[in-house]
Amino acid sequence: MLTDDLNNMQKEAVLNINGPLLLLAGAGSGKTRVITYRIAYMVEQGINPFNILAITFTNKAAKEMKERVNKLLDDNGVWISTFHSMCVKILRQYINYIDYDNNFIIYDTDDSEKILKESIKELNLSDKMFPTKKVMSIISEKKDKLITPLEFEKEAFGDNIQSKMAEIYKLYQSKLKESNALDFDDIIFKTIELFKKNNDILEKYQSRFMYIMVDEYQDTNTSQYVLIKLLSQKNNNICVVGDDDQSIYAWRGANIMNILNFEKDFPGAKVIKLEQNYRSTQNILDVANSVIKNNITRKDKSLWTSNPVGEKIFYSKLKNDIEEGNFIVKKAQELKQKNYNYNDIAILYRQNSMSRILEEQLLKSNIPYRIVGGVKFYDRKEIKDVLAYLKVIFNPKDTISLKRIINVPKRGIGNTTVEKINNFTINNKINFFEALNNLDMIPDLGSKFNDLLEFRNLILYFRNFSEENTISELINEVLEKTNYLEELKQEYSEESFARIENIESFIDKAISFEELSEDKSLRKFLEDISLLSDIDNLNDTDDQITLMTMHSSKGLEYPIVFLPGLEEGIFPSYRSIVSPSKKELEEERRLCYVAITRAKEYLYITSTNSRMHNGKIIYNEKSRFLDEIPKELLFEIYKDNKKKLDNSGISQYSFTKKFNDSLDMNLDGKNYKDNYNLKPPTKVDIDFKVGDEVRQIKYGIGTVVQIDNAGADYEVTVDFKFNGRKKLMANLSKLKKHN
DNA sequence: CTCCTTTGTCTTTTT
DNA sequence: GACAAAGGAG
Repeated sequence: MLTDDLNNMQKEAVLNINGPLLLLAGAGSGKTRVITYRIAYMVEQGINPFNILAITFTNKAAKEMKERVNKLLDDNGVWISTFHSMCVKILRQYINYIDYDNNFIIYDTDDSEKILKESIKELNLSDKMFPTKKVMSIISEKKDKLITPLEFEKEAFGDNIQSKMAEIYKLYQSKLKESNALDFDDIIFKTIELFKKNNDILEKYQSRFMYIMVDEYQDTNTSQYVLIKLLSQKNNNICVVGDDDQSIYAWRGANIMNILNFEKDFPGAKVIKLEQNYRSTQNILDVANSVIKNNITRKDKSLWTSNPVGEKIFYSKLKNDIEEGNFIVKKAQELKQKNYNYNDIAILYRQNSMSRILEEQLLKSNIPYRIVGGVKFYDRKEIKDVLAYLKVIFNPKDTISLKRIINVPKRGIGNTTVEKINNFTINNKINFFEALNNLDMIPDLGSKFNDLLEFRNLILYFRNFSEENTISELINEVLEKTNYLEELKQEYSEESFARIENIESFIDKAISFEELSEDKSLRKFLEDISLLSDIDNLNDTDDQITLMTMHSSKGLEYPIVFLPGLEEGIFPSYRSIVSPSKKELEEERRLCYVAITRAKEYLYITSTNSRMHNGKIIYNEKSRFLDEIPKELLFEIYKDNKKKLDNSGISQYSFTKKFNDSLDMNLDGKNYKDNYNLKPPTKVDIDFKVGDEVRQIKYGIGTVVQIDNAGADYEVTVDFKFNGRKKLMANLSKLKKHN
């Protein structure tokens, strides 16, 4: 029997397939299992898999769910995808019904911000009064609420600033359309518009999707809610799965009311709570519960487990962020000795910038690690450049990408020339590429005429080339004909080598796309990339420690979890503390709950006395979340295992804080010892001498001229091949011997 | 037009 | 501290 390995509540959730159902699934309560079993049960009941839709939030989650469903049902046609890829699929087929071109491209945040900036400039508005990011979030908010530029205009009537805002929105939207592009919000917005204006298309999908399931419902925004409501109207078999305690994307428009009001929105809804946790030890769960119960806005529930009590939660207060990194490294090594793999370990931090120091410590100790997020692969300059070429080749209307590459690599077409063409396009209401096709009509181009003509012909050549060749061949051709790769090679710096490597792995990705994808078109390739997130690429085959933000960790689990930086101002963040509304702090607390519940067996929490933050040293008190954890669940670890700081409020720590930090400058380490048993900074090792060749990340390769003592470090004078003579600190600037 | 210096910004980011 | 954008000199 299919339901044999389910508990009673899970069973009920699986068997209730008709009518609206709200499944409140706590962390680690086996919700993915319930969803997949539920799908299998439907099919068992004779429902055609073709009539089932399951929506997830990440491609990774979709992929995993597909795999698990495939294990239960072979050869099924269940539609499992993210909101965005589902909508893109629909729009590719029907967007011409609302007067768009079916070959649209998708603009990422970066592209969108650029055309927004242009719009603000074009309307002669000051970017002080209308900062791009701020305006962007307002437009995004409007789109989420399904408000068109015209509606916004009406709504804003009489209010000067709002009217201007509406004007910007209008221009931004028309620029998107001219570029034949959709931004992320449009993907949902336009699908709804399509459905509302074309009832027959809506009905087609309503009839197809007789059974709908939505995962991570607490993170849906208003437009996604409307979409779901539209699609489920006819058959009313809608099941949403979520956990209000894990709602951590309100700042991005996620509407927690979607889940809190589900029973009102879908009358007759049944509610099932999954409260048994199969993931974590009792202690970890107790800690999570003790924190989250301080939130006021939440549905009442309490997770329990029949798992063993487990170890206490380890807590350690360290002197600074470097010591914190050291501590984690040491514990990780200990755990590795105890037959754990590095794979079992995750370090979850509040903000990406915290990864740097951790990385340095791991690197120093030769512990393998991988970082999720941070500077994303597809956000790297060189990748964006190559991608911009591909985008223009596919869609010459893509003016943003066109402007990006028109002078990359440098071909003497600077801002002045671009502005001239720009004015021409505005005056003649044509797009940028059309202007390039009519160069002889543009005044004052002078000697740039030929450069522009050459550039246009290059793009046309690539367009032809792309019709006969594969994507990887096209990329190679672009790199070759533009001299892009050659220039990087000439630069001969560590940085340029890294860029070349990235480009090579981009080509690898293109090749594997050619091998794996059914649809091998450039269009599909570009689409896949724009809908991809970092977490989707997370592979866990190598034995490495995983580093990521707490946000990215949602939905994942690790036997061992480290949570560094549990400090006021870091976590909870400074902004959430000073915010007059309690909402932000509650979201931070939910984030804390998410982070804690990632751990299965061991949880290590650390805070520090001081850390480097935005370029200066800051001093933080330990996080209020730590105070919310009952003392008996915590096991405090001290550096020397002898001196115990007393646990009552004022620690010896804050007392000696000022004194010790003033010693930071003192290279004589003895003074630390009493309280922290820290080692004095040891003299750094250098493996080169005068006359050797060395490498430096920014300046490249050079010859050592002179080495001077400078405290724990050395001041090294280097003659760089391409950058002349520089004086550098060996350790600080990461000088390395070049072989 | 390009290169170099100064100035400003810096939560989180499933798509 | 790291990076991008803006401003200024050649």
